[in-house]
Amino acid sequence: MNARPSSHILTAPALYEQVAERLRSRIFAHELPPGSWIDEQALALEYGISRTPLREALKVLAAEGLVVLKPRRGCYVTQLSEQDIDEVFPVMALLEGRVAEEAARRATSVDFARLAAIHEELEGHAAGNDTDRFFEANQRFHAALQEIAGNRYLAQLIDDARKVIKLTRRDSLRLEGRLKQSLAEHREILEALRLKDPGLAGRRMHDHLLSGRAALARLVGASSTAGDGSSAPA
Amino acid sequence: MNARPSSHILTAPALYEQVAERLRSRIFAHELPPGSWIDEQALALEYGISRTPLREALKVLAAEGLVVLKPRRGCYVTQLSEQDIDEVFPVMALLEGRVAEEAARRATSVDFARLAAIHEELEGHAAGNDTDRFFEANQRFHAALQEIAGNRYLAQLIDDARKVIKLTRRDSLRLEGRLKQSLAEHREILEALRLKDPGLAGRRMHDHLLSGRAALARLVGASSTAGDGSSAPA
DNA sequence: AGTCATGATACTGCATCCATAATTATGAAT
DNA sequence: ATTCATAATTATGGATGCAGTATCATGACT
Repeated sequence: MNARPSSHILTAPALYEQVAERLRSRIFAHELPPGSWIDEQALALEYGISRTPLREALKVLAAEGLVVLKPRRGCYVTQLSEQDIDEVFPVMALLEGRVAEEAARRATSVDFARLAAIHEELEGHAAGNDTDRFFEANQRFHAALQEIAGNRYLAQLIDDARKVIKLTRRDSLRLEGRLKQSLAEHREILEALRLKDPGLAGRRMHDHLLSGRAALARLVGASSTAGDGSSAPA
Repeated sequence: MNARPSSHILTAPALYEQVAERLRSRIFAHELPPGSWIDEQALALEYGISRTPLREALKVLAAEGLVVLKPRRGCYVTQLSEQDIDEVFPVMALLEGRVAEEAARRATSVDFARLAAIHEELEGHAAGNDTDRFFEANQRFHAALQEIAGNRYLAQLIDDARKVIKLTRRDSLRLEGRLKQSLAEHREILEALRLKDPGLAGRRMHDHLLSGRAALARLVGASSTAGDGSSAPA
């Protein structure tokens, strides 16, 4: 069930995988903004490859929900509607909540020390208002939790959902005051883990995610609606 | 976010999609058993197409977790370990439970009538010991519930998980007595929906799925271990 | 006899080429 | 001037061809 080809040994990733990864980065960076058409031959020329592996990469991205393939028309970066986001986040909260719950059950003292260490980083980055590093440490915290929970399938679904969420323009952490609130929520989650209270940890993580969605809603509501420059497909 | 190219209009599905669908059928029918290598050019020859769309289809199936791509080696049908199954089912139960919960909140009387009608079919097929039709109606029941719940992303995750589960040799309904038990559980779920009790519906659906997993475990435990004829990859 | 090295074979991975369909531009008619 | 029809263009979808690598078989050496 390991989708990743490089399961255990170092084997040069296939070209289409490399291309897919580069495209993901450009999509997440909004260098390829939602709704923008993807010009196969232009990209193939830019990467110095043929269209074949590029097309294979696009199939993969389509399966991940990052792009939409229109037969005989082409391919554009997925545009998330508000409804889409309202559908993804509750599921994300459900899954992450379950991870926290399971992690609270299984975490050893070593695990907890590791989580506490990452949380310390979070405290530092939050104090320094370093959003980027906070974001990075935040991802490591969640990844560590997933590992402790020990369910690879669950972890994979969360990673997939996170990719979809990353399609949105900016994460909610940019919102004034959100960093501090996020940190406070993390602190409570850690506390629940320390208490080895699965139910509490699960609920707090669940609420943490929904809190992030609410912050994002404020962010979107504040700025204008979608409307990036690119030609939006039907 | 509609991964399906044919979003709303009738547009001939791309060849790679048709191929992917045919391969899925063959995989689910265990005509291509787990662990068996997939010979690209042999299949391309059989389908009367070139290897290009076939390879694209395999990329899609790999993203779905149905096959594993080994760079420079080839591609084989995913083999689920017992651990894999033990990871997927709890997640499936979580997701389906959520669907039932949400459906209990939103179901109108029309919706309920529809569910009750499908359940009547289930009763009939169970009485007639018609496992295949029971299975089919069962899927429609769950699909209807997903529609009522109204979260497409959640529904998609469940569909994906179901695909993975279908990799296993036989579904648990084949087990003696399981049909009747499954029906009884369905009856209780329907009852919870009728009572419009989201929590109860969610819990009962959740337990229903785990009960299915337990039945499957008995099935696997009874027969021998994996060991299908094909050459098993490392 | 067993093991390792070497060569043959077969299949994957990528590039190139061609056909087809969609889009756009152009021109004519109202 | 606007709109519709037609033709040219462009890009996608699929097929074919070729290079590189992994596997398997054969043979030599210990």
